[in-house]
Amino acid sequence: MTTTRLYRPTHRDAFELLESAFEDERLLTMFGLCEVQYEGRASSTLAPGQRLVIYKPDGTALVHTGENHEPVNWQPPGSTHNASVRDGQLRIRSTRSNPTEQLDVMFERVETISAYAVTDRSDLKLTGSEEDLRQWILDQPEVIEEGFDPIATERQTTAGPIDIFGTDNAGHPVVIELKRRRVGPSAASQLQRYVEAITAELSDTSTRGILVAPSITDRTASLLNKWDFEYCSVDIE
Amino acid sequence: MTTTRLYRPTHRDAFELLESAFEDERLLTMFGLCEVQYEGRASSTLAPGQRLVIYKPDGTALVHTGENHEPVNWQPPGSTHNASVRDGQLRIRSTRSNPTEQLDVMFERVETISAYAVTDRSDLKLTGSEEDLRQWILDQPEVIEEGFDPIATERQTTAGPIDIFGTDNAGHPVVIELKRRRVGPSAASQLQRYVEAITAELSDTSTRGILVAPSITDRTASLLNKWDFEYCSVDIE
DNA sequence: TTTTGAATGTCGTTG
DNA sequence: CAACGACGTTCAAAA
Repeated sequence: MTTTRLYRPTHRDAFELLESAFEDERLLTMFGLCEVQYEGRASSTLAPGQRLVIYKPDGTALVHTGENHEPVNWQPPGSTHNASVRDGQLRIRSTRSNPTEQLDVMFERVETISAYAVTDRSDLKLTGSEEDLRQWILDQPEVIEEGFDPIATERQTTAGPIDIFGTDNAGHPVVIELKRRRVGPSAASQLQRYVEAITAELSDTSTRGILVAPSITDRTASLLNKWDFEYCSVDIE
Repeated sequence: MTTTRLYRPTHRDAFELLESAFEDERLLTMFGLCEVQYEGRASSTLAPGQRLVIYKPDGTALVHTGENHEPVNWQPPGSTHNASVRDGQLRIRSTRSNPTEQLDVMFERVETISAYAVTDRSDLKLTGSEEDLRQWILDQPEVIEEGFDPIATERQTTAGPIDIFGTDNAGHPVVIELKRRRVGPSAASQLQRYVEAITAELSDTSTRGILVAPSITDRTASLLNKWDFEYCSVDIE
């Protein structure tokens, strides 16, 4: 019995299915009229409405409305779910610790509830990440500039790891901060922290900082200019 | 007819329901054996497996496995969905522009498909955000320090808006950067950009920078120290 | 439409 | 476990 579905079940019947599905680590979906309360890093209440609620075998809880990518409420993986029937309501409480958080979904009416056995160990193959951009540059460092010589990736400094560290034609140290998309001021600041750290470490004030991204905002360009950093437009097409 | 559900439908029957549900702007959930391809800002492929797929009236598409908060694949709101049957597969293609992106979900077998009419206009009441923390400080500015006088929130500078701008006992300008949780180096850099901008604008080198957060990392403390900024521990309990 | 920064961010990697 | 930064980040507000 891989799939179990109930249509407009009594709270008692829904409760039974919830209990067994939590036990068997099945994926649960519910749709119905519910209100939601959350207490943890923040607090929230959501008045009664029709929503899709999902409970995953790993402890994740998701409350989705008819809009947006993000769930309106949720509980992260590692939470434990517990169902109960009281005051004519079906309550599912998801709790976790560190930080202590609690999500309560109170169903007034359950339209449907379904439990599925999930067997899926295939993982996503994704290309186009910053990691791919880095490899692409390492394969052809001349896209940065003629004579650029990559020495290390993830080069550690007191400020954190430098995406690509190398030297230029003149042998001066070069710090490269990579971004896969158009960037704002924070990327320039990040580069600034790394350049400052490596300048101090090497006692070499000739250290150059280069921000590599498909494009940058005006304010970011101003920051780079102020700090005498450079921008190199690179887009992995 | 608010809810429609099919169990192990033929691709043709699933297709019919998809078409009508997209038309009526109903919320769709599907569970079954599918593979997924995405092309857009990045590219990805996901080998066949059992997944929960959701299509929302606003154009959102979500592909969930049995693990994690985040969908393994998705399409943002504003996308348009289109179903077709070909080569013994049921394909649902979600497309959008700016940026151009495409998500294909190919079902080999559909275990269940359900369509729901969602009517939910109640919105989330959330407390504990940075906005709340700011109001809490404005109500009792002495938690920053005796004599602190808030002048403006979201005070504009060439570097962006300052969370709280004010003056201290001595009449010196004070720039406050607020964070609702433990912060890392980026928050210190953010404060640095604002202080630099306001110092230049006012030609007042006595400008103070204060990072307000429940706690900070060691590296962040070092950065604050280097720039002669201060840290004020504030936790809205 | 673009920019900017918050987020109950989540997630992976590393020390 | 904390820390740090990427993310197809998403999202909302403001310019």
